[in-house]
Amino acid sequence: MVRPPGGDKNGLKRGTWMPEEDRKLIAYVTRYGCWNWRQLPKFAGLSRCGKSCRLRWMNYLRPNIKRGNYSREEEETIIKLHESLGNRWSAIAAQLPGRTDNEIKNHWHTNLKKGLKKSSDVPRQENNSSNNLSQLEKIQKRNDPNNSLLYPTDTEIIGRFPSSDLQPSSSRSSSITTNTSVEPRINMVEDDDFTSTEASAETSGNFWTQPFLTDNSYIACDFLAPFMDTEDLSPVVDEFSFPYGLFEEIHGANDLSVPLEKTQIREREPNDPLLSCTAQIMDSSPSSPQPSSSELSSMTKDNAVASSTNMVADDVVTSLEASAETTGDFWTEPFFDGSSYITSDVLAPFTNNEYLSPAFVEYFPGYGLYGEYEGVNMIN
DNA sequence: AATTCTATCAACCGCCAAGTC
DNA sequence: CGACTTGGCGGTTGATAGAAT
Repeated sequence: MVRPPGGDKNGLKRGTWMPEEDRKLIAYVTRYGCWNWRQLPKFAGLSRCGKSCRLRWMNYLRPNIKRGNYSREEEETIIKLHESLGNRWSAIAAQLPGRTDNEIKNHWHTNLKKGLKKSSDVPRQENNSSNNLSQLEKIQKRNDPNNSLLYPTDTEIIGRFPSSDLQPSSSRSSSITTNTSVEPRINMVEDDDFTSTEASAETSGNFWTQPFLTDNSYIACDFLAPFMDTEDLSPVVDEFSFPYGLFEEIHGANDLSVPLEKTQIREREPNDPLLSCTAQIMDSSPSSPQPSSSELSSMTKDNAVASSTNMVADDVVTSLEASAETTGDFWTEPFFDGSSYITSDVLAPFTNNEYLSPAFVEYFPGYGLYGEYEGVNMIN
C-alpha cells in the first residue's frame, strides 16, 4: 500500500514518511508556515525534497483534512463535478472541504469510476427496475454492502489513519501508565517519545486519529505535563523540566462541542519543580516566526539567544543576555545554517500571555514555550 | 495453510503556469 | 524577452492488506 522507506536519491529520503519526519514537518509548518517548500526541509531538519514535504503536508498532515468514508453527498458532488469539470481534481477538491485532490482522485479511480461503468453496462430495463436504486446508491452498496446507505455526516468521520502514521504501536501504547498522565479531557501527544497518556472514557475511538480527522481540530501548542520516562527527551528538556515531558495539546480532539477555554488540565501540584526554572527570558514581541529583512537588519547581538541553552521564544521574539559566543545574526543562524535546526521545545519563565493558549496559561502561569535550536552558539 | 489475485492509496514523476530576475 | 525557480496539478506506480482460490 505504501512505498517502503529508505529510498535514496541525491541523499534525499524517499518513500513512506516516518512518524519522526511527520512530527518535524508538522512542528515546522505549524510554527513557521510554508514560506518556501524547497528550502523548508533543510530548516525543518528533514532529508526530503521540498516537493515531497509539500505533498505530505497538503495531502496528509495539514489541519482539517477529512479522511475515511465519503458521505453520500460528497460522492454525489464528486460525480456531478466530474461530469462538468472532468479530471480537474483540484477544482473538485475545492468544492469538498477537507478532501484533497489526491484522495478524491484515488476515490474516483477505485470506487466511483468502476461503479459508474458497472451501472452503465446494466441493461436499460434493469436500470429502471422496481428496486429503483440510483446510480450512486449502487456504487455505495457495492462499496459497503452491509451498510451502504448509512453515511456519516461530516462530523462523524470514521477515523482510518494509514500505515505510516503517527499512531503508536500497540506495544508502545501498552507501556502507557496512568502515573504519567494528565487530566483525561485533554488529548496530548508526547513530543519526544511516542507515548500517549491514559485512555479517557470520553475519548472514544482512536485517540490518534481524531485530532487529524476532525474538521476543527488542530495542533495548537505544546505544553509540559508530568512524564516519568526521560530517556527519549532531549537533555535540555530534561534539565529544565524533569520530571515533565512535552506534550502537544490537541484542541477539541475528544469533544468538538467543548470550547477550548473549557478544556481542563491537571491541577498543578505544590512544589512544582518548574518553579526552580531559572532562565532569564525578558523581552517579547509578537508572533512572526521569521523576521522580515528589515527586522533582521535591525536585530543585533543584544537581542540574541542565551548561549547556554539556545532558546528562542516560540510565539514571540525574545531577547536574552547576549553571549560572546553568539556571533552574527541570531535569526539567520538557526534558520539558514544547514547544520542548525529546530529540535525541541523547552519551558521557561515568560510574562506575556497574549500569545499563549488559555489552557497553557492556566497551567503554567508565568511560563512560555520556547524552541530549542542546535548549534546556535557553535557557529563561527 | 499456502498461494494467487485484487483493491487500495501514499508517494512519485513529469509537465505546466506564474512569478522573478 | 528569455532563463530560471517555485508551486501546483494530474497521471501513474508499486507495496501490501485482505479476499479469493
